[in-house]
Amino acid sequence: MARFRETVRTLLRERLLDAAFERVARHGFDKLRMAHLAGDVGVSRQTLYSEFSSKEAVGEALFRRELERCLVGIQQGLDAHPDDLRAAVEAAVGFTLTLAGRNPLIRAMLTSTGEGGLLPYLTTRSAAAFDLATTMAGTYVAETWPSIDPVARELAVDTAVRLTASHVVQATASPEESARRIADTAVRVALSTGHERLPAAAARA
Amino acid sequence: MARFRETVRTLLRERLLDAAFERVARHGFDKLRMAHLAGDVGVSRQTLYSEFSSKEAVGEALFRRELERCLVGIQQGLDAHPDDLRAAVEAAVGFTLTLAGRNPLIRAMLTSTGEGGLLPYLTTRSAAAFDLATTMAGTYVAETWPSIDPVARELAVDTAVRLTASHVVQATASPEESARRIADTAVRVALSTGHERLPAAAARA
DNA sequence: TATTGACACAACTTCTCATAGTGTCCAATT
DNA sequence: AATTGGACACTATGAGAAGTTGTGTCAATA
Repeated sequence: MARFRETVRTLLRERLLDAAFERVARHGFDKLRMAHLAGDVGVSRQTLYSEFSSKEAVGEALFRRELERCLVGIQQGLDAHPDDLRAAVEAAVGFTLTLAGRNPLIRAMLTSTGEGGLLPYLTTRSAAAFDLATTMAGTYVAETWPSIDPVARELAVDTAVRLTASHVVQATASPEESARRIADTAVRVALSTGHERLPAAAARA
Repeated sequence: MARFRETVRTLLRERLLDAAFERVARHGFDKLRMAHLAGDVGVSRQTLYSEFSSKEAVGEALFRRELERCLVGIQQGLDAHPDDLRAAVEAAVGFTLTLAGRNPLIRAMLTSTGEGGLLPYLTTRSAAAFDLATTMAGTYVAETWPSIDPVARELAVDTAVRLTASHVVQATASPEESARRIADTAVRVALSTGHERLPAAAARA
């Protein structure tokens, strides 16, 4: 029965983070009140403080959880098409873009703009998140499609991640269409040798 | 002699914009004072107002001029290597990244963050600038390397522009190294057919 | 025709004060 | 043993008033 307490604790954590997510998504991190958060879950303010040592700790945990969810979603998108690189990338990117369209936290992660003081320490973290996503995707692709040239693969992953972030900031089409284009681009990079023959240039005017 | 007045006018404009650039680059647009600006050039505040109808007009002209300069630099970068697509892209991107590293206006254009209220109406404009750069580069490449497949070309230009902006925001290497990578990526996309053979996937774990 | 000085008005500081929120401790409770 | 509610010091945060500074326009001037 030693596990029981632990289970209750993590359950409480989740419930608290759920409530925090709602409030932060709706009104922003700076409008979040510890008293309200405790009230949402039906627990005293001090119980909340025994779980999260400070408001900043709540923000940190929230950020971390959301990032993990995002990565899981990407992972699933890739997993859904183990035999089709293009479809896999398209699914992963599409998931991310759709998520970013609604989820203000993910949006903030990718854009790294403090956006109304959502999370002050976010700018630093977003670079790490960026890195993590790139590394994860890179590892996955390396394992699933080992025949792809390492240089091209690394370049393709970096390209896909950066283009995705770019489309979050400046969307020129729907998430689906953007995902299609990004997947197309990534595949072209991944399957290139880097030694393609350059066509002759046109005569100068 | 009808041209004389006009010449003086445009000269005054340039001098005013030079002074404005200095001040904006140093202290930001919101710290810019019309009185100081007039004083820098040694002209009365009203003469300044007869040239630029408002402070916003100064910002607009400043933005426009800087954008034109940037596009000219890119153009020259491309022109410098009429027979080598990779080198051309590398030069143009390298120029942009280096410029963005120092020039706060260009930086603001690409990142589209209001950054300390530099230019309030910039967010809207940056999308236009983005478009303009893409269109310009696209037209140039289409004329200089007509043998490149239109679909691949369009995708490559879009990729190069977006990646450049991405590297302005999140640089992972020096401008030169970033330019090299972006050029490599763009060339791979440009010279791909989109029908490359997919390698077999690895067996699932 | 450009400059100067004066002007109304708007925007931005700088206070002040009042309120509300954070983080901590402890006695009471279950 | 953990949770609670109350009480606490301290700090943000916001509203509001007063004073300052800057914008944009006008008429008088040289």
